[in-house]
Amino acid sequence: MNPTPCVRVFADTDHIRQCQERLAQASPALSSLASVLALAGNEVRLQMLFLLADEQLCVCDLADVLQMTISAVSQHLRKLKDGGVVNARKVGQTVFYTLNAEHLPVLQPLLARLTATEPA
Amino acid sequence: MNPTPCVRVFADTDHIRQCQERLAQASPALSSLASVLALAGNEVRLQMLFLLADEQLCVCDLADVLQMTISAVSQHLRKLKDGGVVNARKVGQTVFYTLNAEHLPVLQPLLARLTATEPA
DNA sequence: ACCGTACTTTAGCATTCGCTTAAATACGGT
DNA sequence: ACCGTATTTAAGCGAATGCTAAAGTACGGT
Repeated sequence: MNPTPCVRVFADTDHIRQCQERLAQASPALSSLASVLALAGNEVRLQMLFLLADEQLCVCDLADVLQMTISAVSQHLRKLKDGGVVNARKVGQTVFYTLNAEHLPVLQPLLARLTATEPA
Repeated sequence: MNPTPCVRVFADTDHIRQCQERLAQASPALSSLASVLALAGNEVRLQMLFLLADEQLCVCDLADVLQMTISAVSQHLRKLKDGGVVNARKVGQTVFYTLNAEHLPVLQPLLARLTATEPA
């Protein structure tokens, strides 16, 4: 159960506690950020987000562009929607997906790097 | 094999090709970004990066702070190192990890959000 | 009411992940 | 040379991931 405490001589207990403190404070934001990054950390989904940053697209469009099964695309979009990263807007029988404003502050700068003129 | 082409009436072939073009152009940067985000998209690893942004730490320190097995911590650090996200510097028998400059432009703004005074 | 299209959902399966445990490696002190 | 500490690595395992295939739902046109 105990994670084998580290037994080094100069384990600075205060320092450890201070780090834990900082973690605890950042905790809610951190786990929210982690889940967004986990979603964006999949190449297919990142491609989707990259495309959606430019214009809204329907499932069919994405399937065509990404050369993937409609089902596979739909399942990715579901994850993105569940994670609050994209919005779905239904028009007739087609569903248009757009980026959700909520996490744009995180995504925008990341996606911007993909259109940069210089590869840095 | 074929991903069941979408048969909708107004499939704008030119539009599809244009999207694919944009993807192809962003491709190298995109897959590099995706792999970094995949690494940072794990809560434990994001915590590590958050801590390392502030100061270099050894495996033992991280294990203490995160209350995890040394082995588990070491395996996460290996992934981060393989992904070029952190550097390892050996001093005696202890190994200090630091953030690698290469991907700082991506990580810095993300980590900065975790210390922001206002939760947005 | 029926059919076709756009999409979602389910089940199944191979692969990957993240952990534990245990053995291996590296280095310092005696 | 030997021991102890810091870390890595390997093997194994349950859980999560991402796909396919097939069935289900929603909406529009006739």
